[in-house]
Amino acid sequence: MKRTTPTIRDVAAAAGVSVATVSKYMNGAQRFSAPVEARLKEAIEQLGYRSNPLARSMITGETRTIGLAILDIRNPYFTNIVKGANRIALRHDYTLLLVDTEENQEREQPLIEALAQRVDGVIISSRMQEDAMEWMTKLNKPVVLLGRNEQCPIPSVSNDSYLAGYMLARHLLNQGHRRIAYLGFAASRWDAERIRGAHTCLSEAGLKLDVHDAHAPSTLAGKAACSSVMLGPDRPEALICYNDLIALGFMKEALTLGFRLPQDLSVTGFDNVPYGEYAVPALTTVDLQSEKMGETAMLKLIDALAGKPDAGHVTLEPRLVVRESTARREEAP
Amino acid sequence: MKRTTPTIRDVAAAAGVSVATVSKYMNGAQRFSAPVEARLKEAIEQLGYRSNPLARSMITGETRTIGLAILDIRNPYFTNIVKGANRIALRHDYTLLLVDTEENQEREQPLIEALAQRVDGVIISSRMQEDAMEWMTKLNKPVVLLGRNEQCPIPSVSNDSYLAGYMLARHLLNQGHRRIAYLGFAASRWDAERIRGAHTCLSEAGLKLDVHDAHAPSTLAGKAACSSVMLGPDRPEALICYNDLIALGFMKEALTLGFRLPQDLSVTGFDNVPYGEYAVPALTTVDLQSEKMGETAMLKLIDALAGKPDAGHVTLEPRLVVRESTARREEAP
DNA sequence: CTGAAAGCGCTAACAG
DNA sequence: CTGTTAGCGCTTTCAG
Repeated sequence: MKRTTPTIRDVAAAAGVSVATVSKYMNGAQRFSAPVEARLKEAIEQLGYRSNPLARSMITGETRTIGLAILDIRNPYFTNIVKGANRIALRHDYTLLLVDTEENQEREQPLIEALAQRVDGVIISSRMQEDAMEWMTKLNKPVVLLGRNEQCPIPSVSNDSYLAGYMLARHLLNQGHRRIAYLGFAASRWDAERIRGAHTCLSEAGLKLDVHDAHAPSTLAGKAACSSVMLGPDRPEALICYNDLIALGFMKEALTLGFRLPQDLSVTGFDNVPYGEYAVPALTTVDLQSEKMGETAMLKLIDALAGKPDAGHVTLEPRLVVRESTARREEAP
Repeated sequence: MKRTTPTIRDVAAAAGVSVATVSKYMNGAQRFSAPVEARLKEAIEQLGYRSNPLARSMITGETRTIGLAILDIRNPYFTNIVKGANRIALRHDYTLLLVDTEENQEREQPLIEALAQRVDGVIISSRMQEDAMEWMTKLNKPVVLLGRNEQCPIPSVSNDSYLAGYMLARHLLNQGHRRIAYLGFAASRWDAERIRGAHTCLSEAGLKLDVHDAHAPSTLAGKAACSSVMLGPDRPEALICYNDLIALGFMKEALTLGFRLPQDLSVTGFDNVPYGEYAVPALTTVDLQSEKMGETAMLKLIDALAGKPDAGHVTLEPRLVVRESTARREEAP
């Protein structure tokens, strides 16, 4: 009994043909005479032969694997990206090599460089500064960046954070709110744009935006930031949070502190995570289409691998999702 | 200018040594004379040489990649498993090849078989029947199964679903509830055990368990199942849902239907997903330690790859997490 | 249509 | 310490 898995040579011997023939058969590269085909099929079946993808990759130079580097799989924003990317990948017979860098700045670059060596292309989500991403162009593999980079000419797909911020501010304004605050996450590459969008909108109405910072893009950070925002001076009537997780944590804590939502405070987030809908009050947010971002990024990469000309940057449209966490400002008693 | 990436031979030539020397240097396999080491370092730096992991893998037979097959990355239970597995993998210099089978029974086996060929070992989560999993033993790669299989001798890690179900029923009983129902997901391999646990507990108290079924392990399915459970005959005083997602969807809908929670109904789930805490009322659940399952599975696999003897099956302890969605039964008016 | 031969980039004995 | 020599399992010209 053979201990080792059968190789192409075993099949060739068993079928009485050359290895080249077996190779061509496995790849459906051409047609065969009936007897040869029959023997081939028989031998392969008999031996339980499966071609070794590694050996194949070494020659063809393609692994049919796409590297996907994200910051935290537990953040629904990234979860959706993975979902979308996986779906498209599967459909095109690619597999995902996933790396969750756990928001660890140091490990990010070496991890991705190693990743790039084992795949046909990479999709990267990063918190690096724009000017610190030049190394990505030296990966010698097609790269698609999640989030636009104005400085490097790396193909990318992003959502319009500026517009999203603007929309949220506009919505709050429409509801009659005047004292609007922003609870951000400064380490994010999108934080500034979201602020700019909201700020611009408020400026047009002659109002200012009061900016606070959470220290992580998480429910815990939102919870932690609540008291200083709500119990300090200038308590806002409405709050735009950097993302839904922060908003959810913040709301929970605000309720605990005795505030009524949305009567005492309207709250919004970004991302439209699946659970915002199940919070009470259900969270108003802006859908950044993260799943579609994953799909789009994967599609772009696959196109690039197929030699199609680069489509440059793709920007997805944000979509406001109004639920119960924002409400018309109550009249003064 | 070279178009092609430098190979070990280029380095050997540039440093005036043999390829074997370069290979040993790259793998830190031994010490070198100062001049050789200097030339090596210089040449590698100069050429920007990086060893090709594919070629290496083909010879050593190890890819330092672990395949992870899950059913739906969007389900927090699986998200946590990926998180845990990724953490341990990174720590041991392994990378995850992820496949989200999207609850697609047909694709599952072929997908995993293809996956197994490209990795050193696989961690599998499946909805297959126990007796339909024999093919996994023929993968010729170490396998760790998520969820125990009594029939096949596949190493596995799981949580004690029976005990978890029992705990929940006990908790509800303690709160004075008598009419307790279960809203399950029959396609799951754990559904029956959870029912058995709850059923056993209730039987001891001379009570019966009213079993309903949701059609997916999702919030939507929970929402959909709500009216038939709540507006039909024998409305329960307490409900144990197959998982937190179903519970969350159910609660939201119950609220919409005008029920008060937890006064009119106590609700529980399984998994302790991150958002149960932020729902109102916050969800009582049982923590199945999914992240630890991912870690443990990965650790087992790495041990197996290191040739350590198989530790067999590992069962993690469930932990009851009581929050506001369950409350003492109100006295009859 | 089929086969022989030449490697892909690297490692693994075994010599020196 | 360093080099020589075989390949790993497969694809790919290029003849027949």
